[in-house]
Amino acid sequence: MESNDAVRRLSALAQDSRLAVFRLLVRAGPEGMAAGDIARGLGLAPNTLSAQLTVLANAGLIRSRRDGRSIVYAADYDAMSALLVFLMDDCCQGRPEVCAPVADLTARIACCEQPRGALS
Amino acid sequence: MESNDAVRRLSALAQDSRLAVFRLLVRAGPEGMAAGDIARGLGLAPNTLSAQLTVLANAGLIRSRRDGRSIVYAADYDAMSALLVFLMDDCCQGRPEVCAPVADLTARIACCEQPRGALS
DNA sequence: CCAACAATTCCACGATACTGGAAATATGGA
DNA sequence: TCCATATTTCCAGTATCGTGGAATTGTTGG
Repeated sequence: MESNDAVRRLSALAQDSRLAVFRLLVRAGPEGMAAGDIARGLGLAPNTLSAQLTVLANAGLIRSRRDGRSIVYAADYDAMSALLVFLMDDCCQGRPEVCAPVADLTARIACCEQPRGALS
Repeated sequence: MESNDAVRRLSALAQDSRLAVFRLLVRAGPEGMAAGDIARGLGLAPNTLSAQLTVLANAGLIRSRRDGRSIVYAADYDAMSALLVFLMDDCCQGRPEVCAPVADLTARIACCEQPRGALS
């Protein structure tokens, strides 16, 4: 991943409404949400939301597909992962203790792995 | 972590020079680097860099301490971890396959864990 | 074809951010 | 104390961004 792309993605997320949109889509999962539902859910004007969605899409953080009259947006998990790695790459060259806080929390992100859980 | 803080941190990182500074400090480790060395390393004017460092510090992403005539800056790994978790929280409620790309890459971030490595 | 609905594009205003010159503050050494 | 070094603060000019009203495109159903 290039630095320019990282800045574009970070800029896209560095705004109240867009961050809320992205986190909503992260929670919504791969099926995504229609633009109208996002607007209603977050209380945003349709045209304003449209501009924000364009920014997120240009950054590669979300994808869109048409479904009837609606356009459905979904988070791009691969793009987000690439950004996270870019940010923390080489965070500790040979010294495990440095990245410990990051490593600990990645376990929380990987919520569904449940390595010790008995679920499913 | 609050949404306002997340936006502040993302905004701080959403700029060429500041992103370069932060990544440089991530690589520099907990000992950090003097402001002058950062400026020379990245080819930035001292006053411009100072403004950028202030933004990163206000966002909580870096910390500073005085060492003689220099002021030494270091990345705050805990703050960064909190941001990463905030971004991807609840990324997959009960469906492990959704977060797989993220979970895979967290292994790359946790570079020093080397669970299968024989080093040290 | 026409009307209703969903979303986007166009446009302009107000606010915010990045940059660099010049001056100011703080530290260390003679 | 005086000077050089290291960094910050002040200030203003330029550029960019977020927002919302109005008009436009695309889709569905009668």
